[in-house]
Amino acid sequence: MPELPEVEVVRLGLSPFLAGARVGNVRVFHERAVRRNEGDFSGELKDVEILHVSRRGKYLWLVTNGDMAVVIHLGMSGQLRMRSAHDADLAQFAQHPHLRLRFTLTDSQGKATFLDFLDQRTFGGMHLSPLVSVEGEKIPQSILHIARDPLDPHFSFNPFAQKLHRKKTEIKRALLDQSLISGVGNIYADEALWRSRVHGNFKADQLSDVVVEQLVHNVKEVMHEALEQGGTSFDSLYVNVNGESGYFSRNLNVYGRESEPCDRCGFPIERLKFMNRSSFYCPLCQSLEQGIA
DNA sequence: TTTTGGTCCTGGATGC
DNA sequence: TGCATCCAGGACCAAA
Repeated sequence: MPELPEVEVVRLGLSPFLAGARVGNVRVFHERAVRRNEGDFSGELKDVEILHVSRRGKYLWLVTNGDMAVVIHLGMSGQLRMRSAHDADLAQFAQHPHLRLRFTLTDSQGKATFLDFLDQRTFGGMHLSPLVSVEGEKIPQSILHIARDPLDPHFSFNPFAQKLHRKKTEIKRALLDQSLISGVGNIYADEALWRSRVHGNFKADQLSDVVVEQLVHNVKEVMHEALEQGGTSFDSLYVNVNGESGYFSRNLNVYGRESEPCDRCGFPIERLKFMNRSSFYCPLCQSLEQGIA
């Protein structure tokens, strides 16, 4: 499931192919992939030039020469794959059951390339949004509500901590709230909470500054480590632009490890149902009494 | 205004 | 073997 490190791996993979590329046509195979658009998605992109690829949290966007952005969210199972006109399986790939959208492009060298969007569970998609200037940056209007992510050089601890201290909800839910801090999903929230010895059900407004600072540090740390290993892949649902998996799943301490011994204390990892999804934690290291220190 | 829980969606895994 | 059910979870929305 793509969270911030996986999306950043995709952005890094796309950038050299897409910078300076011109859109020929866009073929939509599944309407859900463009469901957030009101206008003609394909028509508005005809002959548009892509300048570069940006990211905030789990959102990617292609900046075009018309001060417009193609905003992309991978959802749970979205994949972006670059293909050249010489790929032997290009035609066969067009029959792929999960292919939702295909860009035909001419890259900066004048060569034909293809950008495919595959999405098994169709939670992902893309839409057009005008770019607006905020704090000296150009951001798609549709994602102005998305907070800066912890790897953003302009991410600032104090505004996040102040907003967090006003939240009367559980810390895990707050970490997943993209308007507070973006890019954190279920996997990295569980991992950062384990590293911080904080139970996900602990109330956000009762955490001390010291613990919040440690938590932010651990969110950054786990994301940097995942990024270095190409992201987390459990199955074929997350791959980079070349179709390769990441290796960080081998380093997870709690996520997906129910009943296995905690790497720190040996107590069996437990699983809780939380917000219609699973939370993994160590009941000994992450008791509800911890978090105030 | 804030919190909370339901819904969307597909396909693999599991149980009967 | 075949069918039904469960499960995964990010974003959004509506009810409380």
